[in-house]
Amino acid sequence: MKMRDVARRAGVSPATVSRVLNGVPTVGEEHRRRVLRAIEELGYRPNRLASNLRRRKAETIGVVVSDIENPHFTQMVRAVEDAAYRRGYRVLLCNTDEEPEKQRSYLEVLADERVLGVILSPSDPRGAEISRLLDLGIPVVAFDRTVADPRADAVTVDNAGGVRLAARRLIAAGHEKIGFVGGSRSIETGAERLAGYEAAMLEAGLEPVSVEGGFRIEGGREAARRLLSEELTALIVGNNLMTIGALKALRERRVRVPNDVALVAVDDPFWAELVEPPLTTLAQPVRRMADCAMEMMLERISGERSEPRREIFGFELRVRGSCGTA
Amino acid sequence: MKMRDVARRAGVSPATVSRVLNGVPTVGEEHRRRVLRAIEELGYRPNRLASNLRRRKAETIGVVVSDIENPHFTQMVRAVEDAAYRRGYRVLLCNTDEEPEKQRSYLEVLADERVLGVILSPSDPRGAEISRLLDLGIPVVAFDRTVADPRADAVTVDNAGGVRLAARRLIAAGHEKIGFVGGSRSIETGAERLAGYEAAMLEAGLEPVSVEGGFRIEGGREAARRLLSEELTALIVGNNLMTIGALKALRERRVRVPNDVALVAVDDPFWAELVEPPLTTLAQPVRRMADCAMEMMLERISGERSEPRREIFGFELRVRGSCGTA
DNA sequence: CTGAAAGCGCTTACAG
DNA sequence: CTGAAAGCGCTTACAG
Repeated sequence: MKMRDVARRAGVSPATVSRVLNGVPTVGEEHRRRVLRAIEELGYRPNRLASNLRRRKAETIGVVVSDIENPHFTQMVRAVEDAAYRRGYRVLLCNTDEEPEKQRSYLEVLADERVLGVILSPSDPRGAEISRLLDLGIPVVAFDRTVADPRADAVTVDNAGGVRLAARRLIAAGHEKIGFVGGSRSIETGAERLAGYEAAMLEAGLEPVSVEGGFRIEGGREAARRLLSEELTALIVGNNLMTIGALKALRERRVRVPNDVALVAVDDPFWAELVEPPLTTLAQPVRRMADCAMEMMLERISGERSEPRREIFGFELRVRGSCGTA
Repeated sequence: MKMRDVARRAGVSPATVSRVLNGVPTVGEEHRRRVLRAIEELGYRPNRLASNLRRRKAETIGVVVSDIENPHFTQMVRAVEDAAYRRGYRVLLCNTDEEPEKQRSYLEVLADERVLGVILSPSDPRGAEISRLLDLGIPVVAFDRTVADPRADAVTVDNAGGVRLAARRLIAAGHEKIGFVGGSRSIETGAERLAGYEAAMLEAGLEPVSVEGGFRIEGGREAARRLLSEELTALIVGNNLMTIGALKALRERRVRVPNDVALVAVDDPFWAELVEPPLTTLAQPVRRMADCAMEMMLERISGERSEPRREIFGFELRVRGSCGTA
């Protein structure tokens, strides 16, 4: 069943049916009623594939993250889905596993699908496909990490400032040997968090000691192991996955937290309160950030803004047991 | 740029370009080469919206879960995305929050979008839209919970058997007062897990004591609180979210695990090993289940199977510290 | 306010 | 093996 069937039943043209369906205001009241009744009676649903082709776009939003199983991104995706649902948009989920090739491939897919916009936590911030999307008029909102193309919007956190804050707190509590389990230096958030740590150490006249953990569980474990041979009294871990690894390393060495080593973790996953002792964390306002990203995208879609917008959110230090100064 | 531009450049008809793109084998070698070169030179990408309309379907798979933030579903979605990506399909993410109305709405969207198939963890197993999808020839694979329409495939776990196993283990260890924090009785998995618990208790001549926690964190907390006034020596919790709640309840009452109360949890989220003591869990083989669901769907899409298929997986009891018999 | 007509960019049955 | 033509089911500029 298609529009012409509805039109026939309502005694109008398909064009009028289309207008009613799309809320075009110029339709006469009587016609509108007849059309709505015919739709009702026939149980008609418009064919989205046809309207997509005709309009040259799909009512869909692409979300590209490196790892949906990282609670940080799960939360973000959740918030985006929520906002999209409310507006009647669909969400296309794209997982890149931090592989530039997958990012490339997915961004091409999103361009091919003529999505309304893309929220992208880039694995490869200079991928040419980002510019291709923007060329096509598809708005891109960078999330967590910025992208090279200046036309993209961006929602980030003050990584350096946050970690600096955490380090200062430990320093103020008297710690001098503070280690840092960093992400990949080649990833923006990794570099910035490291920089924040180093800045705090240097300004206090202390020597920074950091090891790269690649933002993953196993990497965090190995990095923590290596740092533990340095006789540290405190440890800052650069994201929630590496924190899982670090906790494992601390346990296998029978290191007590916070007595032997005080701990502060970046990210505030739901399990931070479940472990013993509960973790002191640097929490990102993920929900607010995701809502902001969606808002930016909607501003672009509606055409009410054409200049790039960048928002930088602050971390919140949530002091719990693991840092020993609760 | 469209197909006719490629055709012109290659000196063939658009039909031939289409055939090359779709791997129709009857194209002459020379023509195929010319077409591929033209595509390359022009950087042509076919318009998916057009081919979707023409073929009356989108190369997309719908995944409908009640809560993407529940690690159980996150894992499932991840596995589905992975399999879909390998085959060049997209994934449309649908979150129902356990609301029948959202399920209804999303299933209509998926029908409108003419997806290739749907993997559905139903909030409302008898929703009429499930049958509508099947009427349209869109395969539906029920995940975790079955649906009313017998034409759907299903991948489930032996909920009753798993929980029974867990209960027996506690009974064998000498426990007599064992409580159960159940999900919603109205949800299939909730009812089955409860039944498994009750069966084990009754066959041992013990009295079952259960409270419903609605599968959510807060519900689990309150259910556990109520059960703790019953002088139990052991507790089984019906899913990972309620386990978070139960752990909180145990802590606020200063109950020691496993000395005061032994604990077994259904689901094996990644944080089960991080808490103190590590949790004894009933692990579902989520990844294998998701792969199986995808396989079922692909069998339907390719048309190699038309009879419904149901697979029931077994739980695995992972004994760690929390049950006191490690 | 409304309809007839063109067209979005592919795919495919048909004829050769 | 290949092309011309029809058609997927909408939307919208145009004319009235």
